[in-house]
Amino acid sequence: MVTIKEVADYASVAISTVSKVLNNYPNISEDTKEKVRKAIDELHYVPNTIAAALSSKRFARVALIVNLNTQTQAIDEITMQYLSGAMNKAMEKNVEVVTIFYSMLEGMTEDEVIRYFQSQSIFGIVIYGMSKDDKVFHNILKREVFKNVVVDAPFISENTSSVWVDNKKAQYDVAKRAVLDDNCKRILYIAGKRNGYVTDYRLEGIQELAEEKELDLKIHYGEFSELEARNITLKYGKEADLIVCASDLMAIGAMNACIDIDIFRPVCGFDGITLMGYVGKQMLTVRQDFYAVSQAAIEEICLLLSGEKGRSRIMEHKLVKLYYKDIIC
Amino acid sequence: MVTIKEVADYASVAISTVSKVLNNYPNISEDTKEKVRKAIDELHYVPNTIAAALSSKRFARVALIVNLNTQTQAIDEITMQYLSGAMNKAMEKNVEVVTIFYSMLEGMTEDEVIRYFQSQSIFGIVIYGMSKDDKVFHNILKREVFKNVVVDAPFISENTSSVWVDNKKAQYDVAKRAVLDDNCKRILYIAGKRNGYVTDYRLEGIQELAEEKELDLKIHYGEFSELEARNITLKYGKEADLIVCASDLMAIGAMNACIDIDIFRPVCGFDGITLMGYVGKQMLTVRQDFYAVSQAAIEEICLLLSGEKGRSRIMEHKLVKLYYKDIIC
DNA sequence: CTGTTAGCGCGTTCAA
DNA sequence: TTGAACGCGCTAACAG
Repeated sequence: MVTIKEVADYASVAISTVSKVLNNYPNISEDTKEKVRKAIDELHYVPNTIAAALSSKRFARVALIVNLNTQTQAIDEITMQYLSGAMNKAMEKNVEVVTIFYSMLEGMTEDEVIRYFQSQSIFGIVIYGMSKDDKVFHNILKREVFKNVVVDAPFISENTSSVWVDNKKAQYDVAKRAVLDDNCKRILYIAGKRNGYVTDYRLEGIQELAEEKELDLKIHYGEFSELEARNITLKYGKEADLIVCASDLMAIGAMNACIDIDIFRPVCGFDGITLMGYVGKQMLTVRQDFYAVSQAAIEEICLLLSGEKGRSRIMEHKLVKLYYKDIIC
Repeated sequence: MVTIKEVADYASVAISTVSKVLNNYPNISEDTKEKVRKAIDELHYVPNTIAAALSSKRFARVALIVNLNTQTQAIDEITMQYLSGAMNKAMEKNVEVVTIFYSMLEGMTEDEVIRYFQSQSIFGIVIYGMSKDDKVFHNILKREVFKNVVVDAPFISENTSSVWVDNKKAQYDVAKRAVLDDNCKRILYIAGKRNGYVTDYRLEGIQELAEEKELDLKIHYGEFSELEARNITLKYGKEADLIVCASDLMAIGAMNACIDIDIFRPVCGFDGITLMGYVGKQMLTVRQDFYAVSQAAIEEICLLLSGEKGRSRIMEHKLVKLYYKDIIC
């Protein structure tokens, strides 16, 4: 491994001079710049980021804390969008990110997690899909040891900002369109997990709509499970004109239940995952741009890390109708 | 940030002493060990891995080079399994991994990629799903600058070892069972991408079977595309008794084509992705344990990095029948 | 504009 | 068994 010293010797300048051209300092003559560049080139010199980081003391890595769901890969698609959006932006911003699955932290106490992160020089964390009963990360946020960005969860403070899709409005919008399209009155709403923040927001959305349109609204928690949604639909589907689900996966479950008991009900989903295109039926849903959300999250964390104040933001959503033909063409 | 020096002062010992208890050196009295541990604890000292790495010069990171397919999330599931398997094992082995998408390297020359990796202190790389015409990584392998592990590609050398599923045998096995189950004679085989290594192996598998059982085998390249497979099936499906596809996604395309032209043909796939469970039909396929494959890949790279010789290995596969009910129950 | 010097936080000899 | 001292590769004052 060729070091900065060898480059300096080769170009017969001082080490610091090499460092300066490396880091684009002003006040270097074109002549010496050229000499140094030539030396770097000929020696195939590659700066050692480790040493640079240690020396400059401004070395911050950002942990991306994501979920891996082995049950269904519907979630994988979302996670991958999150990851690639974040990494893309991180490269642009020149910060280093490390991917961490919740499962890797399982069983660790709050202190252990903090130490683990610190030992890795992690100063910023982006938390995707935090649940209400995640004590560990709640406390980590509270202790303000890191700069934090939470995606789709309501935390804002000096060191924490939030990036989220307006789930309430999105749920309101998609359900409204479904209600109007088919002139429905009796709605079966299959909510998500009780411990999820987005669940509450989406619930608020549907409730606002119900009030506004004077709908007959029945609510059941489907826990984001396809099977659960299926069972709920089997039980209560008949008495509804429309089934609104808080996730696409549950919408699939609801649809299939309708088929099984031989009733037809419009169903609408939430997320806009590609899987929907494979079910072979048509469904109204909300598409979120997870990639863009994640990019925004990285921008936020960069702001925070650079000492500026975060400015939490709300991302766009849009309504889409998915069906088979949309996907394979 | 509390440093080793503060710990040393607090415990009134020398810095080197602290370092020694940290790294479990012998020849330290229990007394001082205890003193130091107490200091570490009370000061909440966290060793700085950056500095440790720089100092000890034995710092190796491993790059996981994966694909992100925005077209279909079928691939996402596989990639996530790869990633989590690798990270899990990496944590156990105490090596640091960084995730890199091919798309992040797009447009970079071979030298640029090498420099980029080197600047990141990446000394080992694990390549998932390399294609035959990926000049950049072919040359990187050839130049032996890193320690390498390739998954499902045929490269073995001093610094490179390979971890793979026996694709030939797997394709042979699954097709054989399908052929026997329905006593088929005329096979339509929809192969993968021409530039993929696994494509060739799978092709060999089906060809061996055809020879052995004296089957009438027609081969077409579906490029791992659902639409392509669909079109091939529309054209040639009628003259076959059985359709064997080199991926589950293509199998879905083939199935749907059969329905469209109102013929019934058994179809068999490859990979065993969860998506299959959502198609609502039954299909024979091959399940690979991507998680285990990736764990093995990390073990290999650790061997290589520690200077030992790699021992490339072949992973198990198994035949499965997927359908809707398997998934939601 | 360039070079000298002093660290960054830690591992590792080598004396004591 | 312990500690002083040096160096890892680099950045950043400061002096010249």
